[in-house]
Amino acid sequence: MLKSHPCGGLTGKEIGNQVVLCGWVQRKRDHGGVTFIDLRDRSGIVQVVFDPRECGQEVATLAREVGSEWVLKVSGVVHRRPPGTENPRLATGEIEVRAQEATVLNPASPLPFPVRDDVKGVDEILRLKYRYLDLRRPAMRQALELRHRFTKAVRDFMDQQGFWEVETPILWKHTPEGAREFLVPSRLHPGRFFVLPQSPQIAKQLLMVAGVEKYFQIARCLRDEDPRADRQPEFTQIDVEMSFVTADDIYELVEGLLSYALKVAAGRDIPTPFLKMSYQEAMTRYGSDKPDIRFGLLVEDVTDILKESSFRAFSDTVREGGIIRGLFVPGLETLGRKDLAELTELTKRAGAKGLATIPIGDRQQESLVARFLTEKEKEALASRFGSERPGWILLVADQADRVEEAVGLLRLKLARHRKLVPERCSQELAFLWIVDRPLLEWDAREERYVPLHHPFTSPFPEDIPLLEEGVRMLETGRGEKKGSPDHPLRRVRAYAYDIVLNGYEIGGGSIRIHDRSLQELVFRAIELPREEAKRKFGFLLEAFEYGAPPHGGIALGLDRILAVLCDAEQTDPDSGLPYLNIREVIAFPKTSTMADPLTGAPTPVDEKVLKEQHITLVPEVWAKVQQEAGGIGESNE
RNA sequence: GGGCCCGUGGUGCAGCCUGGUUAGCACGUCGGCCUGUCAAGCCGGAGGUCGCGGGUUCAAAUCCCGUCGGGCCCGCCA
Repeated sequence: MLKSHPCGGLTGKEIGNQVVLCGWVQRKRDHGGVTFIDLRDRSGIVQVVFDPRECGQEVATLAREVGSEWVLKVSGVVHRRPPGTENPRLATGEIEVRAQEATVLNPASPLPFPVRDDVKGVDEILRLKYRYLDLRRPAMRQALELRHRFTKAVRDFMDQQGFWEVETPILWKHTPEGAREFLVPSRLHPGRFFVLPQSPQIAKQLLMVAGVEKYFQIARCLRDEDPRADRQPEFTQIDVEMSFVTADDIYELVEGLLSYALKVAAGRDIPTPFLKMSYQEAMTRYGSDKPDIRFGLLVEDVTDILKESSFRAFSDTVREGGIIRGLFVPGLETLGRKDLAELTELTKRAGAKGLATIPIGDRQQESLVARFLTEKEKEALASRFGSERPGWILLVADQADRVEEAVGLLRLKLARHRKLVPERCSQELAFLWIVDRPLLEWDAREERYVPLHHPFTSPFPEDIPLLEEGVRMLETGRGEKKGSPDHPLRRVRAYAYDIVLNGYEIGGGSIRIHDRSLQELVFRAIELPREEAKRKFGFLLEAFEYGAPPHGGIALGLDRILAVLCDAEQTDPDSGLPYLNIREVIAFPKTSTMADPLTGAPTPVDEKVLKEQHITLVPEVWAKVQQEAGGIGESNE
């Protein structure tokens, strides 16, 4: 090694010791005589003092000539800083290194943007183009380090629990259901394609049939869907599958895993077991299938109170099968006219017709709705929300799904507006299991029931009779109409679970079907003909015929967990809604248009390469590629 | 596929609504001064076809249309 110590690791213990440091120039303070250089490596920063009386004129001159991010090798002696010059903001602020010699290992060009955490708002595309500079910032370096420590802890824990990490193929088979997949043309099999796996789901189930019993993998998943702030075309899952288990075993394992990894990697103590909440309760009380339970602001249903209201928007909605739900915000002064307008805007975003704002206490005249309500109705509302103090009741009346979404969004925005959650999202970690989701949902466009999770998810054992009844109705055309909200198939619960952290879905899984007749029943429920099932999943179904053990598992979204831990939450300035930017915890992420500004990918390829892969571009695309070719060539030099 | 928002020296922002001197500020950068700073300080300089194209106008960073790039969202993500 060219260096003897890490910059950030020097302490008072090294005082008097000769050290050799290598690192980057964070900052230089040139006083004409003495020059200070903050030297940074991945461990941190230490102040190096170049005093011509100690290091000689030549070295002092060299120190004055360096610029930001130059790479230096410095040898010197560790000294306690003179009294009064300590820097409490620096971990190494008690000491400094008095340089004796210095070498420039490499100079650096002026920077395209400052490599500093305290400069906010640098254009993200610029940061991505120079990702190697951006990653030098302490915050980014810490994210990389945390990611390493976390995955290391995951591997240690899973190993202790008897799990084997097994790698699964990256070149996989296309399956038409689920996420759109990235295609990989097969050169040796013209006209055929591999796909990149959207997850190792089927492979891990095959490993269960193979008798591995306890499998895990820190697995890359690839999905060719439109990205979002918390979705990348490639992302990482902690993928787990176990044989001979119930859901309780999975809960216990995951709670143990997360509490261990958080303790070891981040020094965080989190209480276990995690809270469990039914999907039903999440939707009705929180307006979300991934509730943030760090704050209250619970949703109340007031349909019964207002169904006869003289305010037509209420009574008409209820008559048409809609519902009325809302929230209570204490304090009339907390929401001004502008706030109320913004909240109304937000409800419209959910497709709801509007937001009724009812003041409790005075200021009755300011509310259009309040004038239509009787004293009795207002009293009933106030008592429903348990509001003894003045405040605002915010109500949405519409069809159930829109109301749920709208009040869910209101809850999130209000929590930020009223500062009910800490500024930094890592400060409080609220884990939650969501259970008892429906197995199937009605797809109005396809006119059939589709799995909410995937077709191998087991129904809740008690609900199997319901599933049988539903399939009977479906196939005989008798009983409840297909698609009706009361259809038995909609009431079948899945033996599945989702895990939520601070309002973000960080994972999900299920107990799988290992019984062939049950599997066929589910295929009938989703109207997947036997032939088609065979074509799509034939190899898995065949595997299940050779002694498949009961099994189940889960996949945890590593990027999202780390994004919460790294405070990569931002607030959308337009809507006031929070979102997670997982790009902050990925070393080389893609933009939200699925491009990589650093390498320029995706790029066109030579015609020769296309030909080898038996690919011909459609004429319009070919023309466009030709036209752009010059520009792309230039920008990549 | 659709909606909303953003684009001004290397970086971050102001100016735009209400068109009108040399487009302003901070950081960085370059030169000079300075021996204890740590966002060092002081003095001086360079650096902008206001993303691009078109239109309206005597006059466009500013208004209008288009386009490109970016961000967030809806659809999509079993």
